[in-house]
Amino acid sequence: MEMDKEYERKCFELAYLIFPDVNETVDDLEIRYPARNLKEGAKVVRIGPSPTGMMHTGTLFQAMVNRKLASQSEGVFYVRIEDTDQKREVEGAVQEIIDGLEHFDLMPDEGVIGKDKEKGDYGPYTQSKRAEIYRICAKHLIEVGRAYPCFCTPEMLQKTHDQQVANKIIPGYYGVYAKCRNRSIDEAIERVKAGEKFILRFRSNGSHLNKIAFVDDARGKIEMADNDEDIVLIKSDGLPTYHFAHICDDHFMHTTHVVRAEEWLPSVPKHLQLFEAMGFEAPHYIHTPTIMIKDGDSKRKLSKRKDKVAAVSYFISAGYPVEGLNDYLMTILNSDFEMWKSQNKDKSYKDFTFKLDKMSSAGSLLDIPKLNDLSKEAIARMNGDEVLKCVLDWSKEFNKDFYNLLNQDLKYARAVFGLERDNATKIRKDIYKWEDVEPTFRYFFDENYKNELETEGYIIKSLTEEKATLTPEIMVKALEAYKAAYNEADDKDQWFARMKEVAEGLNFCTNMKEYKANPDAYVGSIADFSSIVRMAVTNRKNTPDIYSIMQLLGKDRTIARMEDTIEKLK
RNA sequence: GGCCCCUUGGUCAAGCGGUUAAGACGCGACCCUCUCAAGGUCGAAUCAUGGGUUCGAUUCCCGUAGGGGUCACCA
Repeated sequence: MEMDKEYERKCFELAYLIFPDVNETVDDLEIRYPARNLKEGAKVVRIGPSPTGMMHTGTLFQAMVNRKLASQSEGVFYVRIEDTDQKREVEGAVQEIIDGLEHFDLMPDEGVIGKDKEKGDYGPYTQSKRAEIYRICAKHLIEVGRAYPCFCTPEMLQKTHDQQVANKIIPGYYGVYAKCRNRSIDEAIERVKAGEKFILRFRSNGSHLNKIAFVDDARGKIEMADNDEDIVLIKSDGLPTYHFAHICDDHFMHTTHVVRAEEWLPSVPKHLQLFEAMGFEAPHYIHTPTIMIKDGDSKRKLSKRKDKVAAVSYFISAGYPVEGLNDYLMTILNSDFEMWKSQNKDKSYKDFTFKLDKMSSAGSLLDIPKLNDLSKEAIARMNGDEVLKCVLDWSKEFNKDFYNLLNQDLKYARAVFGLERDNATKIRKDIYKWEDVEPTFRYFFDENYKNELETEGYIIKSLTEEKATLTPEIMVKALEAYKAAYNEADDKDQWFARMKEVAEGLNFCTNMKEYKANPDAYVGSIADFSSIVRMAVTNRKNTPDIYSIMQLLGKDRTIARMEDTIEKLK
């Protein structure tokens, strides 16, 4: 008993020796960060990205889960920047993350909301600015005998590790291999006093032989061997490791549900021990599946280096519509979302109730064709105004020339994007990302169109190869005859009747069934005739309805394009 | 290698002891049609494997295999 008292006193001495300038206590922190005043069942969640490079697609995925959980429960979603590895920090990374969240409409309620910008009462929300908090907690752990200074050098650690591996012993700093754990507290005090360098380690009380069980809210009960490693709490740079920061931050920020990637699953026993040692209640855990990519015939985790789709910036610069990408994230998060969506076509993913127990726990492949399809549908739901706005927003950043071109005549641009969209019975679904807009609508913009003709040539010349009867002479005749007959005032039916009339005069068959039955009797079909006109006016094989295009282009330009093509065919 | 997670068509997946094993993307065919996109109809394609339990296993249990993750003073 007397010894215990003495040991306790020495722990306090050691704690004071290591943190002489730490005056506050854990209790002080409890007062500074009181429980949140939220309604029953409200979830407090967070993402903790590290500013070590470009924003990862997985972060967006996590953000979606967080955003949904918080919004659905009237809780709080916040962003905490986990920058305790200062060596790997990359300039501008924080801003990119916030911009990415903002772009995809997944902004947090609290936390870091920009470079050096924070919001909320539980900050600071950047770990490097929370050093004092970790020191207070670390000091507490030394006082209660659950942390100790470790004087081992990286070289010594490496040597021990190698020996363990060579002898087929489970590697790690634990039990008898935890040299500094087994030093007397007197020795520790002496060496600290002597100014030796050290780091702080946790004194684990677990045994590898014991199984512990915990519940993952998405996966259910999970059993694992308990942790027996004396993990590092505070590194030599004075900052905490992820593990320790997680305990301190999520406690004082009152996180109720920790949503993180499944790669953290194996460290849950460590975290549970740490929470217990600190006397804190552990949060709920939800480990999300990893987004994978197909590589040959196996699949693997998205790689920052190899996969352009690993970066959120890819989806932004390609111009995937926000709603399309979010719908995609939602479908891989909750499999019943698609079914719900098909029954609630005009509702947003925001109206969908996300359920943790419906979340699949197997890593799913990033399926670009599926993303494309959902994006196509998302764009199809927009009207011309919305499309114009999105195209302007995108091109302003990624295609400045096109942006300027559009701005020369916004009314015209608006009409172009309204084509087969506004008041249409069948909405055109041929674009799924904004970067495709300029190439597919290029023929509406003279400057770009001329440039295309010069660099890529006249596609109509290839028509003869496809159908020998469609000689340049025939095409010239067709265009000349049609040019003469063209009347801009025609409505659509009149327009097509006139097309047929001209075509018939040149021995094109205007009845497709009849033509198919007897193709040799004609020069071509009305489809061929239409192709000639289409190619002359747009330099495209496939376009929306040519009548509408001609109307938008106007008579002068339509005729001029036909004349230009005639010249080139001669 | 230890430990953990995962396993239904090419992909995402429904299923939760008895089903003709949904649906979506993609693919193919046909229809519609001035082309394309869209739309419509149809089609090909799945329970990793071996043992149990059971009257009956895709479903429950055990093993095996495969895939993934993790074993840092990185997160």
